[in-house]
Amino acid sequence: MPELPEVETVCRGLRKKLKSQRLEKCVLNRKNLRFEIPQNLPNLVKNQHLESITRRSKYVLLNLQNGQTLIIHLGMSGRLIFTPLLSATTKHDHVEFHFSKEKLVFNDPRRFGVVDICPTANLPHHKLLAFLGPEPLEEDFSPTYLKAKCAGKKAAIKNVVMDSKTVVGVGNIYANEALFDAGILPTRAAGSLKKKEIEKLTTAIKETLHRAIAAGGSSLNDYVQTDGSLGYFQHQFKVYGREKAPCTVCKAPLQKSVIGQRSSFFCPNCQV
DNA sequence: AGATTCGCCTGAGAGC
DNA sequence: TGCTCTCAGGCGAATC
Repeated sequence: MPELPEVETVCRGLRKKLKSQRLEKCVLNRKNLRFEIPQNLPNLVKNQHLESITRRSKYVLLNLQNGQTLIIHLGMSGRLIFTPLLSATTKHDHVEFHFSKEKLVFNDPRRFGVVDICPTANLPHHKLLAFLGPEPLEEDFSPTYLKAKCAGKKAAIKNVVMDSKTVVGVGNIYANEALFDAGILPTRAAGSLKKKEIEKLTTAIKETLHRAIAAGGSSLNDYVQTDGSLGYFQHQFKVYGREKAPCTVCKAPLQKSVIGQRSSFFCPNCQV
């Protein structure tokens, strides 16, 4: 399940491979994913050089020479994989981007992903990008900012941190891990967090994401890098998926509960 | 308006 | 073996 570190890893893989390459053509093998894929997309991208590859939240942005930007979201199970131009289409290969030496295939069994196109100048107004909060690894995601966002909120801090209007890119896995590192129970009302706790949480989110990016992301079920290799941050999980296993700090059995319909893992001893 | 729930999807794994 | 059931979850939309 791609979260920010996985998407960042994918972007880095794309940059390495696609530096100043030309997108020769795009093939749509189906007309919709989570949303409908614009039918004129292949025409808009044909024979365009890639100016740059950027990321906003979990969206991969391929900026083209002609002022258009391809928007790709991996959803739950999406993959972007390089394969030889002549290799056969496999199940769930929904969109193919053909370059001179190989093709980049968007494969997504659950089809929660997105492929869209938008004039680069209009990106800030795109419906999927317009209302996003700050990037977690940027300066504007600060304790001061998070404190203001949490003020007066009764919702669980875990839900607030996973809300893309608060901060983008923090999914279930990294929310669990960051809350553990910060020593805060996921169920705590956001507005009840003290200044010190907000500071710890802000730091924990940034550090967790940095460590995960350094490990190439986490490979659970679906995620792989663009060359098919696995991320390995999942071996560093302290709480996620470790129900009843001993806490890495105090050895107490970790607990699992459902918060906002998401599995949440925590240490009842270390987190308050 | 803030908080919560729903719905889109398929594959993996459990249980029978 | 093969069926059915449950679960996983990003995130916009709908509802409370």
